[in-house]
Amino acid sequence: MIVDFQTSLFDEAGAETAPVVGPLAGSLLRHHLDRGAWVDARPGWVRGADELFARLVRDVPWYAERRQMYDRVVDVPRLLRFYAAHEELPDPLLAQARDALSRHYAAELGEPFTTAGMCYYRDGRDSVAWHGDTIGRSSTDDTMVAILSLGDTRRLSLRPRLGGRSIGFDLGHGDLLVMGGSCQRTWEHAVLKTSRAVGPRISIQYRPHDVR
DNA sequence: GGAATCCACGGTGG
DNA sequence: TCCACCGTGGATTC
Repeated sequence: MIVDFQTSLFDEAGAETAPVVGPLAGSLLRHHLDRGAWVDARPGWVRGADELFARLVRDVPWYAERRQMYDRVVDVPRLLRFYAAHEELPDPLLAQARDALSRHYAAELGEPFTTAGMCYYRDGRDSVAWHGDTIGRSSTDDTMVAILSLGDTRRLSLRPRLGGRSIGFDLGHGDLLVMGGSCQRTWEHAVLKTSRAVGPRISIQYRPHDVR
């Protein structure tokens, strides 16, 4: 089997601590949901990312948004940072991961991943409500979102838009999850609040378009 | 009985 | 003009 293993960012002397993306071909587990949606899971795709995670927490210029919700203004329950196609990502590994994903999904996606949206979930009170990432309201085009998860494990829940049982993927340190097919149109996803004690987690969402 | 799920609320922006 | 979007908290269900 030919794998698209990427070269380490470090030389052999630093190999133990260098973050590294593993192969994709042959290691992705595809879950076929109904209505033409699918999810690829690749636990442990990135290894050796402890220091990278700490650096992202510290150095990314996180943005705390506030939103008017009915009769009050609330904090968006997570920190954000959006990298447009032309912006340099805060670590070479994140660009390496994006490019590896673009190559692997080139045939299905038809275009490369270009943007990276990052979310920082500080603890179990941070969350994102049910939503789908549709491109334009009237569009029937399907898109793809690749999520790289770093830090503490959080559950990504998915449920059919028209109702039905939800399913969950526990995303841990270095795990990759890709949503494709009709997933953004016919399903929605969320990271729900939890009363469990959970530490910080960063998710990096790669998309082919400037959708936040 | 604790946790998961449901639901109503309305200003905003595409 | 129109309508999907989204976070909270209380109610309801599991």
